[in-house]
Amino acid sequence: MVRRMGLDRETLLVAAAELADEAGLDNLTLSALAQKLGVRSPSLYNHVNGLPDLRSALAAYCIQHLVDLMRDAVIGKSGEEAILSLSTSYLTFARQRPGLYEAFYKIEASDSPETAKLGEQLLSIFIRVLEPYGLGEQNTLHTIRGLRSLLHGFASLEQNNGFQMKLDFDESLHFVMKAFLKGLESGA
Amino acid sequence: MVRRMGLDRETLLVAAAELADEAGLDNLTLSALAQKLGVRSPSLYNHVNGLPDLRSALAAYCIQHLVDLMRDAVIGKSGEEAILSLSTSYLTFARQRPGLYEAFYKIEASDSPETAKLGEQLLSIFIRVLEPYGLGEQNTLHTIRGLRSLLHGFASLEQNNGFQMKLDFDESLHFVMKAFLKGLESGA
DNA sequence: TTGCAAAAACTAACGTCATTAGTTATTATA
DNA sequence: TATAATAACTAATGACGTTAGTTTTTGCAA
Repeated sequence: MVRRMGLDRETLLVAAAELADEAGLDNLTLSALAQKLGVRSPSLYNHVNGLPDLRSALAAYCIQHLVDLMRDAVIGKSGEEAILSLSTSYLTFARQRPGLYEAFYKIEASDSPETAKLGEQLLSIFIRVLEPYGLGEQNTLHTIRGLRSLLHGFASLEQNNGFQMKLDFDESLHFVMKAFLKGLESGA
Repeated sequence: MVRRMGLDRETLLVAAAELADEAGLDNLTLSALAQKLGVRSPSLYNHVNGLPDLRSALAAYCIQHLVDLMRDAVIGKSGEEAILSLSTSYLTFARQRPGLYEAFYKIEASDSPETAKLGEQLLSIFIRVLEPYGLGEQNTLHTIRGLRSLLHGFASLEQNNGFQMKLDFDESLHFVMKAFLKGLESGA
């Protein structure tokens, strides 16, 4: 007697994200996922094309969350205030969903066009939030790389115990962001 | 007739680092390493305590390189010049030894005291190079977190194809570093 | 309502990997 | 030269991803 478990791609992804958050992306295995869902692991192949596909899907799932979150973070704000809000949102997300976030930044070059589209949406949020600084096209792009590096570096080091000193993370982030933004204002 | 392969921990690490650089840290397997060394994989256990130990040793090996490299980068320089030199060295290293660098930032909290000692050496380089800025203790530490985040974020995004636009990496790094340092100068 | 095709679960099997236990051959030392 | 330590080995186990082939359920059309 074999029961039908009504699985679909979405519930699979949600469960996978939970597992990744709990145990780290490296420990997200198809076995563990199948067990969590009350199913044998080959059954997962009905919804997902193996582990690489699952991780790629998780990355897209994560970007989707991030885009929504950051659009939300800058509503009704502009300039420095918007960027600071966006930054804390980013880091809060990375802390709350560490496994999901891990999937996000390990995107392969070969990833889906869907992911690319979401990436552009993310990019455009940065571009628009930087408009008040009047940096020009090139420097805006340099700046965006800087912001992304800063945010991702912070998240990554925080997750991997890279910061060993006892010093509040949020204070550090705030200090660093303020310095960077001040540097931008005082002209390149 | 079984030949004795004069292996030791050092040659093991060197070969492992090469493999990691070629194929990524995730694809550094004991099988592959054994094959590269002309040995069966259980033999590796005479020199290394399993895969976790190997990766941890690689991390230490990497920090060692980084400390040497960065000491070298700041010789005869100070202030902004020193920091910029240090930054480009850091990124050049991350590009040239991607697998090794990967091992470095995935250090576990449970890693060896040797690693911790090297980490402190790295920290002290940053502290001394920031002295001219007169930031005070707290802000110096915040700043170091910022620098490390920036550098690591840059390296990580570069490695993981996070930067998709066609724009020179080094120019971006230079622009961003200058902005951050200018922000520091103009007082927190 | 019945019959059939698609979908979603399953079992069985294979290859790869890390790891452990136990064995043999080589080296170094007493 | 004998013996102890060392470094290689073989054999075996268990976890995992993946494929192939099978069964069962479901939805839809006749």
